Amino acid sequence: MAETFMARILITSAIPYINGIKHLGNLVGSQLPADLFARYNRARGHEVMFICATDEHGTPAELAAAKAGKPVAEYCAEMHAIQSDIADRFGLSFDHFGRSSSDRNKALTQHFAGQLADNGYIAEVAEKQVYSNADGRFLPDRYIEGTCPNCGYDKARGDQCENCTKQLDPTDLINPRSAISGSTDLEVRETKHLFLRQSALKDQLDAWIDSKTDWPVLTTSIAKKWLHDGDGLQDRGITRDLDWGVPVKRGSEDWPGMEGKVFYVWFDAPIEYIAGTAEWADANGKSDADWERWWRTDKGADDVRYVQFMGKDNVPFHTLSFPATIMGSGEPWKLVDYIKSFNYLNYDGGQFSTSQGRGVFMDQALEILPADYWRWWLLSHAPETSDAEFTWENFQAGVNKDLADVLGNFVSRVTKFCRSKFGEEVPDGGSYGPEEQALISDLQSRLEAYQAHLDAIEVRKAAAELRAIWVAGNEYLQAAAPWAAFKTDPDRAAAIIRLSLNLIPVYAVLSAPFIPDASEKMLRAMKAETTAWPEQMHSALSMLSAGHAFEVPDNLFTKIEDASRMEWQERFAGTRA
RNA sequence: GGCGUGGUAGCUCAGCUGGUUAGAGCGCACGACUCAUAAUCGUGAGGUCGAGAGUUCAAGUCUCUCCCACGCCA
Repeated sequence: MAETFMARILITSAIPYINGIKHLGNLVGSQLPADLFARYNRARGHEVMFICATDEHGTPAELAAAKAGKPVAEYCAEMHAIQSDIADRFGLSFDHFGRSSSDRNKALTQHFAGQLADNGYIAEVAEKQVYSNADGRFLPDRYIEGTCPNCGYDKARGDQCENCTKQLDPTDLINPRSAISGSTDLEVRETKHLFLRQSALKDQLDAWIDSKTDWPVLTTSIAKKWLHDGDGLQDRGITRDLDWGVPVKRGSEDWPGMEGKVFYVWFDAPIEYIAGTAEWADANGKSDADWERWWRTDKGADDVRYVQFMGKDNVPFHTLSFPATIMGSGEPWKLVDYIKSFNYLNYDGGQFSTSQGRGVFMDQALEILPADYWRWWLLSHAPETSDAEFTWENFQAGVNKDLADVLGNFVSRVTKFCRSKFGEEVPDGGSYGPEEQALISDLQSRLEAYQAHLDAIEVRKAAAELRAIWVAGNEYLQAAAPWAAFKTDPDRAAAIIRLSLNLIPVYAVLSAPFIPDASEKMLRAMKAETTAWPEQMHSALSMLSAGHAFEVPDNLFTKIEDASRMEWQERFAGTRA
């Protein structure tokens, strides 16, 4: 064993909204790279806590439930089960996939609000808002329509007229009506809301962001912009007049004047990272101390490295709002150490669109190909530095070349050659010479580069290095040419094949964070006893000794035919069925 | 309109604090090999690094202006 330093790593992925199945752009922007990082760190022997959840509160969930003709709680429970199942089939190895509607999150959200209020970071603001008697609810700006007083456009929204772009106040509208029911039975009522005084924490946040010199520019530039743009960081409302959400309470106490209100979804959603860890403890018969050691720096979390994954649209909440909640609480909660943010993945020249059903959604992806194919392509093309582009041609080429030709075919040619010349066991005879030493040394340096990229969460670079590691096997085999050696010097061929067979379990372990299912098949075929990470190539490549039995596996990957590609291209171009 | 991020070979992308003939993979051409999923390996042809100006002994890499794409905000 080399170094045995064991770190503790807390990983969270931005939590997907509950209404509906996410598309591949959502997947590659948070959950998938988070899973890569979690799997890699577990493989290196670190202690990992990987948490995700569904984000269930807010108006869209209510509307989606209404559309489905179900009570919102029932709708959310069903959708959570569906999303959980799909995540599982994609190999997303969450330690827990929680729900922001959990009791744990309710209690924690109320707790944070109480702490913030005690510390003076909550302001109560009275505002006038439009109330719809027919709908029995307040109408947020965009749920009111009417005639624009400026240009006469009759479908102006409460916040802005789309026709003349003039900003409006809902009370400016002529003949206002509810966008939900169309009712004109509206009245202006005074209502009170809570605001998180982010502006009071601005300097603290600014200094904190400044201290994060190793963060991606995408992350810090967005944070800086919100901190300094215009009048600087603004206070934000954290409550809404809705039914579905965390009831507003000050800790466990009622909050006078806030009866019937709930916390706004952006306030309670990130708290679910903590609550989700508590849910993990509950689900696994653990104690509070077991989850608190990940989150409370006074209870063991001071040596935890906390890494968040998210798309760029989520950066403001994670660099400012959620940290403001943590800082303002005055309690020793763990702040994020590193934020890995992603740009968007575009689909065939346009955007993935949930509303238009454009692109490939997670369930559809698994209908047509195994998870590994998607995982590999998406991760090796992750939109790290700029928006990236999914095209079916690129996808087909990447999968066929990298997975089928380079990796899959390597396993195939080595195992089949061995079976035909030596039988299905690792052959004896010969010894490793200069060519073998050169390969081992090359792989050792590539291994170190691969690890460095994964440690730095450089996803695409890690994928490229992994691919180079696969290619090294083919290069070696081509140069060593055991099929030629076998005719004149069978012992030499045996040595070459012995090393080549040993490459397979090493490839399996190194590739597992990207393509866990194929890795599993490789290990099973080779009947490998250990799945330990190959810290040293020299020893890792002699794990399978002469006489070790194996089986020739079925082809690991099937190539994508042109006909299939064109069929899918057609199928996913338009509207989701 | 303001802000942000990009604009590097046909395609997808690397290029840190400026320094020899600008890199990788795919695709393409040619060659080698024949164990393997018509797979693999090698060689090569492709770029005035969005445009223009400036700083410098030296700029893809810094400054300014402009153009384009995408995104956010208003």
